[in-house]
Amino acid sequence: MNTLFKALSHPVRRRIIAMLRGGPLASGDIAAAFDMSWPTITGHLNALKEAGLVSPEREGQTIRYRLEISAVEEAMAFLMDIVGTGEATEPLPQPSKEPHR
Amino acid sequence: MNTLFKALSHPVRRRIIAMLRGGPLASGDIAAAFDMSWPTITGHLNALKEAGLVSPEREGQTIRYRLEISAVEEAMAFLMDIVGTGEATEPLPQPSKEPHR
DNA sequence: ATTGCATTTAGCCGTTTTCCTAATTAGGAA
DNA sequence: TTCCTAATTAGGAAAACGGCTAAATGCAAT
Repeated sequence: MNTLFKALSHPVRRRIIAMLRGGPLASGDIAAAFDMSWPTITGHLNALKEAGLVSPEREGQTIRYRLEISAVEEAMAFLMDIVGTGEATEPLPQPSKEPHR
Repeated sequence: MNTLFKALSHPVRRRIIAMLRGGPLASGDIAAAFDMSWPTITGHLNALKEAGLVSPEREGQTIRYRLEISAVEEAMAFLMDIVGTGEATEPLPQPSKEPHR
């Protein structure tokens, strides 16, 4: 949870996540979309991987990164829990976790 | 958006948010719930205020902080957009890319 | 005005983040 | 093997973060 929200707290990493919604992308393709050095992007990809938000897949000489929706859902569950009890003055109800497909 | 996710990225700040679900609390009551100095908690409250997640209300000599649900919803909207379970609030790249294998 | 309480601000310090360039690993082709 | 491309790792500088103590501020009552 800690690394998850930390990973989401950087604009470049959020933009990478948005890029990956359409499917896995190679590290180089991601780096090319930004005005920063490739090693810097590698660092951001490592942060996302650490958070479980992406997973790398080697494919010959390229490495493609895939978005892991379940990690996004995990962050969303935390926020939904807060919103769901936002007006209540009682102890929070149990987080009714949505079973993901 | 930037400060929002950054505010959510610290465990103490998330715990403060959780505390405020039951209603506004005084700065001192919040500080008393943690094993850290009061000024440190003030710093976290400032980060949350900067992110729009809480708003302070002076009441005599005490200052109570209220959770701002709308900011939580804003963060949730971003995540929902990614998982595809919600309507997009901004034009984001469509998942039209064919995965190559 | 002075005291007392609640809270924030100021200043300091060690750690972490975020970027860079240079060097290195890994795989495929000649 | 050697060469080229893809990507990461290593090392370092500047800035931001997170904690502390001490000092200042705001408000209410004496």
